[in-house]
Amino acid sequence: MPEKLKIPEGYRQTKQRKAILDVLENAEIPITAEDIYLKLKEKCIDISLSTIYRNLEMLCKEGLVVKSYVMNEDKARFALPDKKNYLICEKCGKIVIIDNCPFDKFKEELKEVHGFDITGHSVEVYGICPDCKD
Amino acid sequence: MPEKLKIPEGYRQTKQRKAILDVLENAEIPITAEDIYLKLKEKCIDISLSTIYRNLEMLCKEGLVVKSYVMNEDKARFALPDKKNYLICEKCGKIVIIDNCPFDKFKEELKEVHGFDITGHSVEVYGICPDCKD
DNA sequence: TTTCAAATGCAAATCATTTGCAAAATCAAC
DNA sequence: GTTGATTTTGCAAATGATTTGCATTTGAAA
Repeated sequence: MPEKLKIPEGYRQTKQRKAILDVLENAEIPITAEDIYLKLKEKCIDISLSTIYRNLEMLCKEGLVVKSYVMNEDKARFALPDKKNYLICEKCGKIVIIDNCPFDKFKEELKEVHGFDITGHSVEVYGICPDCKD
Repeated sequence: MPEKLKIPEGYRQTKQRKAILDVLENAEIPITAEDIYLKLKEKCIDISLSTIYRNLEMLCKEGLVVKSYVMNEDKARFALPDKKNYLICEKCGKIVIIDNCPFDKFKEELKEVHGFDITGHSVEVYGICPDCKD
């Protein structure tokens, strides 16, 4: 049950904004700004790339979206925070989300060792996926 | 005891290459291509940025170096693999390496759940460092 | 030392992302 | 609903990190 995301307090309710958030909600994995652009174009929603970037920046700042970079890719990907931990196949590039990231258990340990108050994390794991093993 | 890194088999022994590797070996944390450029300039070693990028690409491909991106920074950082897991302070940007990354323990679990042969991982943890808590 | 592929430096090209600015859209107040 | 102040958008131009073409230099094998 994906609880519909709300546009944060203080920002206007524009159709572009809602459309971007909608694409992110329906994305299985972290996607690029251009992915969003194309996905919206498919739905005949015309929007400029700069609007997408501006909204993504805002959403990241507000904590609704997480930005990440994938090995050997030179563009940023964006996802809702629950999809920030993932496996990537080194051969085909397939991305699989890690649910229940075991790393969560180590926040306390890190806090004790380094004195940081942990606010978030992201984990990227590389490997060879089942389909590419042959 | 930092075991001096060797330039991989099949590549020539150039002074630029050695200098880049040397800077990476002595870096405490992941650094940018420009950091390397400046660090070498200090030592009066003149080298072009494109040479640095070309060598970093090669070193990454050969697995001697790991590339990563830090939140809110638009340039890549490079480090030896033992410095790939780190804490970042959201306020001051300080980076602290995580030694003995607890994530290693979960490779087996991930393999079983997702069927991937895990070859590597990188962990980025955000938080507030002790100095910034006040 | 000769030889030739690999590596470098420079300048120009790329390409994702950002920015300036005028026009359009949102929303609270009338 | 209309108005007006403000935010947001779209477009085109700017930015800045990274890449690339090419002529020159260098490493190392013979």
